[in-house]
Amino acid sequence: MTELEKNWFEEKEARIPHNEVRTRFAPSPTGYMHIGNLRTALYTYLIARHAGGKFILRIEDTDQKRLVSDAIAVIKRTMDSCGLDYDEGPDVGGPVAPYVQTERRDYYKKYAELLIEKGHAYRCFCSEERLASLHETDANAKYDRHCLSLSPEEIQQKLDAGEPYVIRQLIPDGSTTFSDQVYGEITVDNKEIEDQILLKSDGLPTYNFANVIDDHLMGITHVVRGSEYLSSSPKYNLLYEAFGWDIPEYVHCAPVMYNDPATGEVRKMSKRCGDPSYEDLLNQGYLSEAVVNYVALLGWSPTGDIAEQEIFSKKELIDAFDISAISKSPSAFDTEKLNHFNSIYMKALPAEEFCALAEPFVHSVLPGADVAEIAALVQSRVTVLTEIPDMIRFFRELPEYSTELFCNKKNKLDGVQSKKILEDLEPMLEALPKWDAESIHDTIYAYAEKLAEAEGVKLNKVLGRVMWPLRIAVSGQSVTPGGAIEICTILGRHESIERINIAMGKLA
RNA sequence: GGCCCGUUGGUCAAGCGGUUAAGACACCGGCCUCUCACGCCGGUAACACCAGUUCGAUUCUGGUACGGGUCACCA
Repeated sequence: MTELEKNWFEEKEARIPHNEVRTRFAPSPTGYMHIGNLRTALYTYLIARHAGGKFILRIEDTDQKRLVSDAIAVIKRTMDSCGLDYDEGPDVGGPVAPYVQTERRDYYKKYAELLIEKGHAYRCFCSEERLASLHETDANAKYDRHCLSLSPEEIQQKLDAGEPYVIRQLIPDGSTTFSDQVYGEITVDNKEIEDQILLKSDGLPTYNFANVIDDHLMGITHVVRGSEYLSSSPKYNLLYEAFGWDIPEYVHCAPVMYNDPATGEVRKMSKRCGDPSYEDLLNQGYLSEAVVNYVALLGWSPTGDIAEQEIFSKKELIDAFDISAISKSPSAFDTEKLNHFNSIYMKALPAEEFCALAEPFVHSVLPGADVAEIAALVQSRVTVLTEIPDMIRFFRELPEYSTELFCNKKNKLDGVQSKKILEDLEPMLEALPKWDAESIHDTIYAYAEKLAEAEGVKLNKVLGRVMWPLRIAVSGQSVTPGGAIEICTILGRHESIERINIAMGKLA
């Protein structure tokens, strides 16, 4: 190693921050946030924030075939939207920049070569055809170390001839034990591990290698990732040991399954099966906070005196989050339960805020409507914003309906009685000097009271019998946001009376 | 197939050797109510199986079954 090279390594090492918890979210730039990714990102974030440490965004774009052009912007937007603010990253910089792997390509090459010098890696000139033929004879075959026996002269000769090569990790004999914060200690026989490729023939690192280099150089203390990486963790340890570096804490998270409401099938959540992504959920009318809250509880649960709490603000999540309470077993994303969380968040929204969110949905059906008025009716009954249009469509247009709706056994109603009530009500309403909720209310109650008196029963015994036919007449459906009075108020006198007349006609 | 991991009601899950085995969603009743909803009250429902350790296993150990992951010049 030349003096110059030595200085280069020393400078990189000197930049590594110590004495703080540092975690990183390291997505591939596909521009798409799986629910599993979101959860990993969230846990990674919470670990850092809980410890008062740093949360870092790193872009893993070493796979040239899958590059997406404005991926960083997409990822940044998603992180923003989820409330996952990061301290260091591609656009904000930081002490261990750059934060994009393709901008660090010379790092990996230098460290791979350092590993060769240390005797823990070697160049491999085998063609892809040769490797493929190895697998043809035995599908489970590991690399046969064909190039390990190359003499220095042979290697130099091939290098001079410009032959492409990869750099492979030399896995030692014995066994490797690693420790995971979620799964505990796991030991594997090194015979199970292949001399994996560290540096590809295009000069870029493989994921496993880039991760170790970057995590070390960025001072990452907790490596949080999906449990699909559990099997490759021994390789990581071997790499850290080969360099003589400290091994970070591992936090592996079990996958998120999907409970398909259509088929009842439970499978790993995936885009290919059409399972919703974070953005899909937002488009379906879910609130970001509700999704984040729900996802946090998918594989983690609070302990101690808040063990029964389910609604958490981001701040509360940060305070409560504890690695040891992460679950080992996969959990299923359940849309029903998310609905429950979402409706809680909907109800908790300040009226103005809910109005603002509901506006496009209200106006899509009722262009000129008073959003506040409609929103007030809808807020407590909506689980997802996108159901608003169907809920309020009857205001614009009286739906086709059957006179069956006028029959209601709880209120002892049939068509004949309903018709009678509407006939009584119609002239009173039409004659009202002022059309507002109060006047309508008073008129109807006065009528109901008279009825009750005539029958010698309490008011509430007849109230339902009066309200039911009116509500059906003005809405044309059995389930409505709001009661008869509220609906009449919004519809206005003309439309209300007309609908009552239509109903009487139907009942004739 | 080899290796690794997991398994408490339909779902999310608490539990960390002795419990009437929490709680939440969904579901079913009831109350409230100008409908539905909200809210409130109540109910149905679980430790995969078999051995072992132990005075005692949901909890510890081993095996079986089932499920997941991994075995790429993808991450």
